[in-house]
Amino acid sequence: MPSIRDVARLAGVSHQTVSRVLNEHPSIREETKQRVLDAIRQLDYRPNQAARALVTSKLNLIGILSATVGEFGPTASIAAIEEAAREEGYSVTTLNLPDTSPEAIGGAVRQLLREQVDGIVVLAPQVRVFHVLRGMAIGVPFVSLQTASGALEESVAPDQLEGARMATRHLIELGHVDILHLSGPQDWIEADSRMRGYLQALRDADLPTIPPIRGDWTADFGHYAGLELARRQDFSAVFAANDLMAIGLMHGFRDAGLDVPRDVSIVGFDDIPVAAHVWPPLTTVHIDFADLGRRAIARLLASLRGEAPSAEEPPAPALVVRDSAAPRR
Amino acid sequence: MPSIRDVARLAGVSHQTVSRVLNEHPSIREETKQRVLDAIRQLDYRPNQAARALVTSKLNLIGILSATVGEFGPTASIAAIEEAAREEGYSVTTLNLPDTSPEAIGGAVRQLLREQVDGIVVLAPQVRVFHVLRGMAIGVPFVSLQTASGALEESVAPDQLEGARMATRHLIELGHVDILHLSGPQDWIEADSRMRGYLQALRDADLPTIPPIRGDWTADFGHYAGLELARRQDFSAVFAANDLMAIGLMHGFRDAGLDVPRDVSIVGFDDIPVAAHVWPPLTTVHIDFADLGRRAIARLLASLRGEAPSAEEPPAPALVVRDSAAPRR
DNA sequence: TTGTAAGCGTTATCAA
DNA sequence: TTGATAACGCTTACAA
Repeated sequence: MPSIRDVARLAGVSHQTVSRVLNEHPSIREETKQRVLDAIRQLDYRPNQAARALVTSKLNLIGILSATVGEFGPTASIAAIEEAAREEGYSVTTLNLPDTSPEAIGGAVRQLLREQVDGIVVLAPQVRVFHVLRGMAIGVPFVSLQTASGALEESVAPDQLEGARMATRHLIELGHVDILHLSGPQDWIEADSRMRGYLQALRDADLPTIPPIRGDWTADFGHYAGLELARRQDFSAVFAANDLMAIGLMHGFRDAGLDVPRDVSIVGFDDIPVAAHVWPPLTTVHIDFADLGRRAIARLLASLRGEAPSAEEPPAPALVVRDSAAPRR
Repeated sequence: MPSIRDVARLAGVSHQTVSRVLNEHPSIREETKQRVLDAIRQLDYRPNQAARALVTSKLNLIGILSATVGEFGPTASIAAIEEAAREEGYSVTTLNLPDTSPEAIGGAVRQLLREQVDGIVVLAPQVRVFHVLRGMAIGVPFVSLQTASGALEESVAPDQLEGARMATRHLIELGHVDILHLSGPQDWIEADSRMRGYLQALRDADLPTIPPIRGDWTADFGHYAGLELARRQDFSAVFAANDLMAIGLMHGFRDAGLDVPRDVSIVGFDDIPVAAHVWPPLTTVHIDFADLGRRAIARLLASLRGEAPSAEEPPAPALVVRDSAAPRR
């Protein structure tokens, strides 16, 4: 591995001059610069990041702390985060939390810190993760893709509550009165917002609220719930907290001999890529996960540079009307 | 940020002794060790990775080079890779290729090298990526999750060809004779293996082979293909190269008034989480993507340590029979 | 515009 | 079992 001194020797200058070329220092003679550049190319020299990081105490590294289980949304956001960060000259390291115990979270943050990250993006939608995070003196800026109630300052969450209201209102406008909610697991921020949106919409319409069913985000659970729910016929519509559960739910209803949307209307949330193609095509709420990721990076880099975060609005959710919800008969 | 010298001062030893404790050097008095450990805890000292990397010229960093578009399979593998690598004390940096031009690939590898990765895991299933990789003197070990024909030595690919044969054979055993293949895009290794498996199964059964249709992995394309195919009624079964296209295909057929599996049988590939819940439940080929990722890391670390790679078999694909394929009427 | 010297925080080497 | 000293490859200051 050639070092900066090898380049200097070949170009006939001091290693300091090479450093200046590398860092685009203004005062350097064009000809010298070219000589150095040539030498760099000739030796296939690459600056040693470790040495650079040692002296500047900056690695230009962003850590992603994720506690999601490989679902579509977070994955799409992570890809966007990674791309946006690299565009700005940062590299990215990802750390998936195997579980969300306080110890695991603390350990993960410490690990990221040990790796000298300059900032952290958190995709850890469990409320308890936020408690732990808030209790830690992290020492580097961080941004979250979710908002806990009474939130941390830095987050770029979309308005999930509003999305859930839109979904529920859609069912109300179709004439449904007895609307169930299949929610996400306790302790999940998203599950909570979506449930609150549902409850709000019902209250606004002076409709009875029925205690939500706690699911676990999986299609398997949706299927199970569909089978169970088919027995009680006290509802005509369900708002599922995500598409996977909605699809499982349709499966369960189908197995029980119920037709969607003739007998039951369903609305999902997320707009995953298959949503438009399942039978019946799923009415759902679209979230722009990639955009979310990009905003997170913009926000993080702003605070890394000491700029004020732009007061941009988070991306708005949008209702996508397909065929799984129909007027009440 | 406390340094090793601060710890040394507090513990009343030399910084070298602290270093020994850190690196679990055998000859150190237990009592001294405890004093140092206490000091470390007291100061919340964390070793500076950059300094360590500078002197050892090892960062314990693994790079993931990915050129996939956020599909289920690669994503699951990446999560597993990340976890396995961290367990072994390596951190992980991910780099998504925006496009697969030779320049982009070369740039990405150089970028990873500049970040001082000790090894690279490649999830870049396009044939051309392999050409570029092979032409580069990379200088660090790397492992691929795909096998190009006439392959690179290091890969942990599952036997996709065999999976495709199983899928096709299943249709043949159901009595189908005119079996179509909806393949993945040209230049994709997976697309190629799956297509070859399909062709082989047909040949083995002395059945006519029909030129495959080139898709792009998306459900949208599957939908379009279903609409088009519905016009020509010269087949009774389709083997789709992935589940997303299979689901889109079912949608297209449905729109055209064809019933699956009554009029057409369909088999997919991947076994994505919704496969069991769509209508009709999708017969498909299951691949253990997480296992694949873990093997990739095992392999990479073995060559990093100079060990011989274990001659383990790649994970075997498994046919999952559900309802989208039925006996030919 | 260029060069020289010092130091970043760690590990490796040698000596005690 | 411990300590002193010299790197590692770079950037920052200061001097020429």
